[in-house]
Amino acid sequence: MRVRFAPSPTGHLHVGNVRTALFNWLLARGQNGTFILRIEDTDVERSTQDSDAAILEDLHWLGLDWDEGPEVGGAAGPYRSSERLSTYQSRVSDLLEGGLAYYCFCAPEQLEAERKVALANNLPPKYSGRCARIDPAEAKRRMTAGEPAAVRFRTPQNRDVVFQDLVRGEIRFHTDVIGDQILVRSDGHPAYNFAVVVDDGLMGVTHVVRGEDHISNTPRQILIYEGLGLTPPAFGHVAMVLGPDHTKLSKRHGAVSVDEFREKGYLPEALLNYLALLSWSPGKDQELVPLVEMAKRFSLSDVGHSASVFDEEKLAWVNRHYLKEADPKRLAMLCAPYLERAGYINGPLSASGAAYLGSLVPVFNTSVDRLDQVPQRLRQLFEFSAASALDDPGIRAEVEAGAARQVIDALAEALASAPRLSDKQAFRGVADRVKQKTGQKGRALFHPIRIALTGAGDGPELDLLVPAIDRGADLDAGSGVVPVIGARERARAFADEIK
RNA sequence: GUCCCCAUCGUCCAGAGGCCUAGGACGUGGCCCUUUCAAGGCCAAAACACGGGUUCGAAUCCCGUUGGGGACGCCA
Repeated sequence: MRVRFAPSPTGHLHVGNVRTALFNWLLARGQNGTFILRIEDTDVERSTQDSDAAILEDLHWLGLDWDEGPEVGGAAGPYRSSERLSTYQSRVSDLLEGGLAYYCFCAPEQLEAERKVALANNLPPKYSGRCARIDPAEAKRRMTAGEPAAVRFRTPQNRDVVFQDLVRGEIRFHTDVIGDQILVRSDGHPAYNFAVVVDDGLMGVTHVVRGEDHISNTPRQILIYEGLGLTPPAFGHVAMVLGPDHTKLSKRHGAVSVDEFREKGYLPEALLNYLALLSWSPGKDQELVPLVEMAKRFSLSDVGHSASVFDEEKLAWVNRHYLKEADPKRLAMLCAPYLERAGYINGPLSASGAAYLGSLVPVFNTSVDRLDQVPQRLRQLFEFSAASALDDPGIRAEVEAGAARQVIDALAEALASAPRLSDKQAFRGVADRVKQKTGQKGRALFHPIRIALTGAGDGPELDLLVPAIDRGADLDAGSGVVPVIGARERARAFADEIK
């Protein structure tokens, strides 16, 4: 089995395309097949090097590795259509010589006008065939005279083109609805339907799995395969990915490209796992399944036929799952850029700085959807001001109610003589002393402590947060992490502020 | 307009004639847990588009209607 993913480098990789790439990858990995990456840069106007590079980078990030294609090479290369021009040329001259294709001299403006008229008259807009009857010798003469010409395929009339779609079953088209398609544009570049057939055919692709929007291209391509004397591969068309309003997912729906999801702090394994759940299911009541396991279970015949709506909330849920499972060292490194942007990291991380970040993972990894929310969740670590906390009327009121002041005073006192609270036990010990001294317990004890130590009424668990504060306060100057004010200093400042 | 595809909770999937009083997940609501916000646990509300067939029996098969989507380019 040889499958391929053939994006055109005209923008960022869209999640809909990623889903298609994933299905191809799953198929290849599950059946010991070959996954080919081919860059379809036939449109010189719109293709860019940047997009080309971005697509490769996105696929690397996702971990969808290819067996043949750019960077890795392969026997069927080259793997960019811009490098295969001579192949297309020789194939098109075969077609021209066999009378299966002809030169077309129609001006684009004229064709455009004709199409509008057809549409306005409720007729299928298809090429009139005006140039189909020009004598080949005459055409050659006009060509050599310098007249610009495209090459069109002579579509056989009055027959059906039938194929067995791997996901949908038999699909049938009548050739009357298919006009004579452009094979080569007047600028010499191949048109998509031609390039794709030549490439898939010559690369020995056995299964073409692509989006539903290509269904109507399939009979056109099958006709070209026949003209070229090549055996068509099997085709499978997967349904579209839609936005919440049930139209094709696009930028106006928010984030749609891989780089945007990476930027927001989704893990690649989460994005892929979520995408696999669109139009497919790994099995009885299971949704969170590792990729390798999915590959074992994946089958095109199990893929659904109807379009699905992309739901970022569910993606977030999948992401939370993988955030809990991820290695802390990896997460620490992944969230560093976000912390840096927030100003919580101000230089290269030393070993102790990196270790500190790693120790912070349990503080946020069960309570955050994405990595870009980490700085917000950790802000109490790096931002503390008793004075500005007390500007908040709610905080002020809480501090002045009941025995809060006594608790805070006792806390400041207990902390003054205590060493840094490097773990949960140490913090509990101090809390116990405050409890003995004030007779407060439960919320009446812990809420004032939380306020005095964090400046806020809510936030991460104190058992985790307080030791994190004091470990941060112990960090040396060159750690790369912004200085953290210790618990002792925080309690003192708060006690003084409310005197 | 023409051609093609599709149709189960708000959303994603399960269901391949009796196992369906339609199952799971996200989200939503409630309860529990809890020193806060989360997380976690439990419970609940929530769907077979409609109309005809076929059959002893249909969410499942057939036809039609309606609705949605896609394609119709010298874009891919």
